[in-house]
Parts: sequence; structure tokens; C-alpha cells
Amino acid sequence: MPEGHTLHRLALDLTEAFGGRVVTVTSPQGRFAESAAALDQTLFIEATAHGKHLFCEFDDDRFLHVHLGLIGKFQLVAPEPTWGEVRVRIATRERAADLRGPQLCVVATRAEIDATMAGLGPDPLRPDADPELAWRRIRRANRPIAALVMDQTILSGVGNVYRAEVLFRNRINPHRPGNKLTRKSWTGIWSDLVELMPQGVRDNRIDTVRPEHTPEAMGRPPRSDNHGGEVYVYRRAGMACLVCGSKVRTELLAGRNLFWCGRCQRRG
DNA sequence: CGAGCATGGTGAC
DNA sequence: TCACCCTGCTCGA
Repeated sequence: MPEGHTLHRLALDLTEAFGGRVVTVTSPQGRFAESAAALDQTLFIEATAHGKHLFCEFDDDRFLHVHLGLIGKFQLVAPEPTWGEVRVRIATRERAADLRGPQLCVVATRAEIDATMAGLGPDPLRPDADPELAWRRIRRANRPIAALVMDQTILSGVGNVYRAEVLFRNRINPHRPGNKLTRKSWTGIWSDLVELMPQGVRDNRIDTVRPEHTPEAMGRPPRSDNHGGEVYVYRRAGMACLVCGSKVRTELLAGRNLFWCGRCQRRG
């Protein structure tokens, strides 16, 4: 679930559900009980996101700083009894939001939030993002571009799905070192993310396949992917590339599964 | 029913 | 580079 679009969507939904309201904050699972009690029955101002970080602002300059990690979920549900391991529940009489399995869940000050954001690269989902900051680092880096776009200090919000898909859509060889990437390729990556990620926020899923490459348009049977979206290469190892038909390749890169098409992706 | 896996990140070596 | 953390789901015995 959680790449940048998930967190931005969550910020919108949480603000809509709780913004300007006094909320109940509890920790059914118990591990966050003390902090929950400190926020309980206070005003929820708004939720914002930067990259994969979520910040819920409460009255008196207090923030709930959440990072979902790989398996975390923060779901809006009816205010009925919780099930499973719920670290935090934020609720009104009408709505509830349950947080499970977060990598990070702490109460923070504004200064701490600012420090966190200062360590993050530009986020394609934020209007104030400056892509030049990312490019300056990428053009000097020796590491493969596939590692650089996932580095949250360089670019924030991109995860394993967006990395695979944006490199495919721009026909870029994922192993190309940053310092050998053309400026044109970088411009392509950034503008593509600026186009794709808001769609991800809107639809709450990642779809990257252009209309002319859908199975229907290509005269192939429709596919069903278990992650919910239509994608070119992510988790399609061994299957036929939707564009050229050659086998999608996979490899472990920096501890994560990388997927790409060796024939389509040759640009630098 | 257990093992393995997942759109992520940290800390130890 | 690796072990490990968090939770829930799927797949094979």
C-alpha cells in the first residue's frame, strides 16, 4: 500500500474526517497508550504529508508523526469495536481511523517535524517541490538511478512500484548511474511522477499503463494484478512486456526487487 | 497451520 | 550488507 500517494490521500481523508473537530485518541493495542492519552479529547487541526511521512496536527503545536513502513495501514472505518492490533484509533462519534503496524508513531513538536522534512528530498506531490534539488544530487551520484529514485533524501514519496514504472515509462535503464543520466531523462522522470502520483492520490491505487498499451488495446486477455493497479513491469517477472513482448526481468537491487524490461529500457 | 512475502526503513557490523 | 521490526495475507503441506 504505502508509497507517497497513499500518505497524501490519507492526509486528505483524515483532514476531511477530523479537521476542526475534537477527537478521541486511544491505543487499543496499548503500545501507544501514554501518548494517546495526552492527545485524547483535543482539537485535530489537519493532516499533511511529505513523501511517505504523515503528520497529524493537534492543538497546541503537537503532531502525531506516522510512517507506515512496509506493512502499516491507517484505515478510515465506522466507529465500531476494533479488531486485531490497533496501535492508535482517532475517532469522533461518526468516524474512526485505525492505525496498524506502523514503523513510526510518535508525538512530535513542530521543530521536530520541520527537521524531519528538512531531511527529505522534493516530493512530486507537493506544489512547493524543487526538482533541481534532486537533480543536483543525482547528476553527481555514482549509484544506479533505480537506487537514487528510491532514496528518500534525494526524492521523497517514490517506492518500489513507482520506481519500476516511471523508469519503464521513460525507457530508462535502471542500472544507469546517476552521473550518466541525461538531463532529458531526469526531466522525463520528474514530470512523469508529477503526472502519475496525483492520479494515485485520486484513485488510491497505482495505475501506469497508457491507454494504447492496455490488454484490450493490445488484443490480449485482461489481467488482474493483486496490488490493485494496472502496471507495466512491477511484479511481472517472467511475463511478457506489455509493449515489446520480451520477458520482464527481475533482480535484487539494494535489497529490493527491481523489475524492468531489458529491451524497452535502454536509455541513459 | 506454518513459512514466506509485502508498495519501508533502521541500526549494527 | 544483513538482521530485524511491525501486521496480515497467501500459499503449500
